[in-house]
Amino acid sequence: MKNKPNTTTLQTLSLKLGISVSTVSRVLNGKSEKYRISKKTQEIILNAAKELGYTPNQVARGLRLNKTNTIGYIIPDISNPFFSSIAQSIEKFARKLGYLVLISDSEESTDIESQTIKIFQERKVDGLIISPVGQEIDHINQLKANNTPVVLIDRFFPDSNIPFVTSDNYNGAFSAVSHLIDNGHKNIACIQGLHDTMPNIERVRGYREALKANGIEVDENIIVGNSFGEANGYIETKILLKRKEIPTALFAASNLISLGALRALKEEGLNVPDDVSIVSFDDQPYSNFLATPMTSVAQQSSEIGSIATKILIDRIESKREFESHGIFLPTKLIIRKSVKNIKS
Amino acid sequence: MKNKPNTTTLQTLSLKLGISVSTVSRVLNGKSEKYRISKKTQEIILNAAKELGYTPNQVARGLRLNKTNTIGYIIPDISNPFFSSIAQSIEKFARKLGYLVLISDSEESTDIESQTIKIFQERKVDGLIISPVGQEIDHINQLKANNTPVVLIDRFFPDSNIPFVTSDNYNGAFSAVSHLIDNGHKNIACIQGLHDTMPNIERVRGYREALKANGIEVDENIIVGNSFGEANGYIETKILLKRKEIPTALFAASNLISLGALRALKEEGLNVPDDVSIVSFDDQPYSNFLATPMTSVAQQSSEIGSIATKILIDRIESKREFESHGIFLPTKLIIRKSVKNIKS
DNA sequence: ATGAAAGCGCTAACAG
DNA sequence: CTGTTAGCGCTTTCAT
Repeated sequence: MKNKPNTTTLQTLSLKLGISVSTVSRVLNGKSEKYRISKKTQEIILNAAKELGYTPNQVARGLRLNKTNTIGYIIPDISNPFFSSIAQSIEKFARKLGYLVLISDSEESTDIESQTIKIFQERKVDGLIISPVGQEIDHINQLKANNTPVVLIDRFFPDSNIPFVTSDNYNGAFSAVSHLIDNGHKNIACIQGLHDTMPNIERVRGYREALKANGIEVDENIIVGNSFGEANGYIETKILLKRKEIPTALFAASNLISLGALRALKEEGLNVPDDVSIVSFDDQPYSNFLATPMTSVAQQSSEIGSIATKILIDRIESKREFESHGIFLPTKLIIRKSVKNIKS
Repeated sequence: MKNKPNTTTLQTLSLKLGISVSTVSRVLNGKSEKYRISKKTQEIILNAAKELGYTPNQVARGLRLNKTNTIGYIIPDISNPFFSSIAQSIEKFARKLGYLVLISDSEESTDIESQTIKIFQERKVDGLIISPVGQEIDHINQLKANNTPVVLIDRFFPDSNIPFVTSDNYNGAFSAVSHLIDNGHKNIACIQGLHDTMPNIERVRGYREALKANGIEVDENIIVGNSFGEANGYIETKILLKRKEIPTALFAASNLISLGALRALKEEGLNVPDDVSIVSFDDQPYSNFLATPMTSVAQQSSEIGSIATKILIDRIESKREFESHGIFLPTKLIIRKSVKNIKS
């Protein structure tokens, strides 16, 4: 037999105390001042509420106020530490501001992403943070039409006016590749992430520009890959190593890519940095403890998360429209041991 | 000027079509059969719904049905890859079964955990998965009273009857330490996690029993530490290395602890495994690419997440009570290069 | 085969 | 200072 769960409502209190529901509501919502409820009544209500273990029903409240104090976060891969630390900061920050976060992993699928947006709307989330798969935008634009505030993280759409928070991927890549060049490298391969996503486009652009700035010709044959995942890093490295002239250095567009590259290198019995140098995007707690501590481009993931949350909630509460199009956070090149100086 | 968001409700449709709200509701919920709604009416309603972009308001539905199709997951540290991969599998599995998940990071604080439980109850979640901080249970038991289904993950309470899913920590530790002993180690330090949490208790017990089983005396002075975090691993290793007789091997109770240990070892100029051997709990994607590939105890994190979710949702839908107290999933020792054979 | 009406728990406009 | 009332959008019993 199921025992009835605690189901003390405003009614229960009202009936029990012979005080109207509205008064009870007002007191329990801290509006005693505003309505000048007598101290006595306040006390009675507060006591009874505590005694009966009154728990406000936020679902009812949400329906009435058309405000759920919930935001949704759609994330392409929770288990990727870059994203999980963003998720952490979003949740923490949102909670501080009185919001809960519904999370959903899109598994890098636009379909799931689109589906989830719909579901989140049915749930009446007050706003949405999305780290989009990144190649389609229609389903996201449709939120605009629906007047649901959205903020994008990491991947964004330069031609739309949806606000976003991301890293300065261009300069991050530029400094990484420059570092390689400064150490005498010329034959530098680029293992890129998902094509047509802004972070990837910007990272590759940074790569190209760094080469050009140093008078090195860009060789399209060694700009390879099409995913931020580990497998991509592995496969492309395997193939790169079969070239007549093996690149002396690798620029990896993500932490997972460099892990895959490491796996391939190891299999082929090649050493970092003696045989091949690497610089990778995304710094991780383990980066310093790898076989060769990895020189990497650190992103400010926590800050990205909290800034996005702040912008979103400001819009929800219409404290202000976020006027600028997007925010780029600086990255930082952390130099370790994975780059060998091969200047003759 | 805010444009009115899409606010097509059942009423809207009812009014527009001159069909009662109830009929519209029935059709839109796939109950046409049951109520024998005419094909014609069905079509009219379905078309209008599509045309006007009707979106069911799940908040209203939740209020009416007293069922939100939402579960909560309270997690001590989203950014810890062990937990983030659990979170991923929970969310994925829940979504498949038609549930959304509210996530909240307790930051290893019982206060926040307790607070969050309350908040989740106000939000009328249908059930709760908790990876508890682990040293207090009262606030969790109180859910029982409230008849909210709960499943615990990782840390659990042996004296309560709250169901849980966790790893076979005892055997995991036992096999890890046995491996060390098989390689000639006798002076094996144990850097443990948070005291009084079951995973820690079981891991330390496995450590002790492995020693005993091999006739090695347990030295309480080298069972140290009190947190699963990186700092704990670092600090305790630093101290251990100041002993007259430095342990020849370390058993680290978590991935973060071993990362901290690695940092200390590196600072002291010690090599793994030549100077000190290590076995660590928790296998990670990077474990194989560390300076010395880490021999580690792998947990089935995805399975833990999905099993817990299954149990929870079964209880929510009262398909069956989960009779047994808890589930222990086997671990697997992955042997790499961090243990040196020092048999003379 | 369809409709009317009640009610989930809450807030707020209005009334006094 | 407090109460009455309406209604958020939905489902479901009861009628017909």
